[in-house]
Amino acid sequence: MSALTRDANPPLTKSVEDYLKVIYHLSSQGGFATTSDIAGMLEVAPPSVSGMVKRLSDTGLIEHVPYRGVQLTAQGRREALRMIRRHRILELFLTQQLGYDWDGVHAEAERLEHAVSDGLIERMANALGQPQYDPHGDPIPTAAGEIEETELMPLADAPVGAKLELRQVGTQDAARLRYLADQGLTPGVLLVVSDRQPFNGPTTIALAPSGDPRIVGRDLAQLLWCREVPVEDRGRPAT
Amino acid sequence: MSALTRDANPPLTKSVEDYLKVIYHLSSQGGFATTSDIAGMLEVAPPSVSGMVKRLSDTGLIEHVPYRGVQLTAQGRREALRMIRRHRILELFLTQQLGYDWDGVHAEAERLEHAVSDGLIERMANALGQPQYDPHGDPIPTAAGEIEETELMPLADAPVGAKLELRQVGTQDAARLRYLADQGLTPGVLLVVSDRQPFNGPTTIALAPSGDPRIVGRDLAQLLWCREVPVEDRGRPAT
DNA sequence: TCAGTTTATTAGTGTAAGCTAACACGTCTT
DNA sequence: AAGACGTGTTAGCTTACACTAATAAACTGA
Repeated sequence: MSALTRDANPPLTKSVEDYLKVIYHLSSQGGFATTSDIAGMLEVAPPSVSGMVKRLSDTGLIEHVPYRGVQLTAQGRREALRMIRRHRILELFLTQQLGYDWDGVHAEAERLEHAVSDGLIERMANALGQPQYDPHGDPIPTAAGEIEETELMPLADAPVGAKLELRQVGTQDAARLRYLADQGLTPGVLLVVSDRQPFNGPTTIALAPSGDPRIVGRDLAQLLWCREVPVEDRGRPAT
Repeated sequence: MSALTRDANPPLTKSVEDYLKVIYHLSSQGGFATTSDIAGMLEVAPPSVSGMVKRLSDTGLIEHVPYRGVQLTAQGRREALRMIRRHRILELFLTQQLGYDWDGVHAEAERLEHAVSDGLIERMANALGQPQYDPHGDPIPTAAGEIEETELMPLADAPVGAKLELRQVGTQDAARLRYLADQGLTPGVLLVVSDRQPFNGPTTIALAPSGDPRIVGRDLAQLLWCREVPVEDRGRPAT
């Protein structure tokens, strides 16, 4: 050992932060994040993931079951949520204070989230009034590491006639986001599923209360996460 | 060679950006930046500098005369000024839009300057009204890479009776900056040198037109860069 | 001018993180 | 139950950038 005592809590590197974030996303609906899924999301080769997995489980951020996958430990989850908070606050700040479009913020936030201090994030959060959702409708974890768990369903799964509020848009793809914004499909809008044709085909929806109908392909409808409109909200203008 | 053609213009790394910045500062008043000065400013060991100097001159960003020092090439100077623009715009944005004190912005800007895109910097610059000076009074290079060269003298060198405008504060030390702000010694204030005692001793100045006298030690006075007040500005309120 | 000091460079090592090629494990199918 | 295939892991290499120890060049003072 070259140094007498190896640094007990070295600061997380940019790479580590990225790995924790994608492992969080991949393992959020249950189970394990697999090596190849991680590799796919980070656009690195699978052996690179194996190497990092070794380091992350050595430092206690993840739990690794060989040939099965990884899960975050409590500490890993804390760090992941911290990064997600940073990312989402940054996205909101860039759109609200600096005129970014919701399809352009992702890349910028992706780089900034590794460089900002916690203090700066909290200043931004204050300037934005301690917001709960980012521009895509995703919930922003609190500084304490709590995140809202909502029961949402993809528009693709909603029955004809359902009245829904669009809550989250599950993509960061700029072209798709631009298209959705054009169609008025942004978090908060009220929707009525008016038709679905032929079998498992495109979904026709109407913007409620009085908007024009839209036709959305099945793949897109899979990305539009909605909740049923609570009775007391029906027909009220957005506050 | 593993790749057929090695990437002709790889993006600058954070380290490279830092080296270019300090070489710019060290060589701005004439000559060469020496290995040990660079090492001192970056807080790395001299051999690390030798290694980096090799790489930087291989890629044409600096000119190296062994055992003498280095200078920026035109391209290196462009990159250095780009980083300085980023840094100073960030400092101004953080102080003006997010309530940072002028003694706290430096560290934050230091990390952010490597992560922001040029587009974000220009948005910030617009939000700030295309400013010319950062919170410490240092000129902000233009996006095209021009920087204002001003003739300033340290307060320490000013004769008794001189009427001066404080233009720049040549330190990033938080404690000193806090002290100066307390004393009302920020860029733009008008000063009159009222005394200097005994020989080469502390400088007594008065805040013009009617302020209280301040006593400033010689070391501090060395950091307060002033210009003589042009006649047409005398006594006019700051615009 | 020459020895001694200061400063710069070279040599060799370490760590983080990527890669390709080769090998191992699990699962799925017949 | 046995291959065959896909996915995961190991081995070994590369680049960027730091470090220490050893060496070389340049300066300086008697």
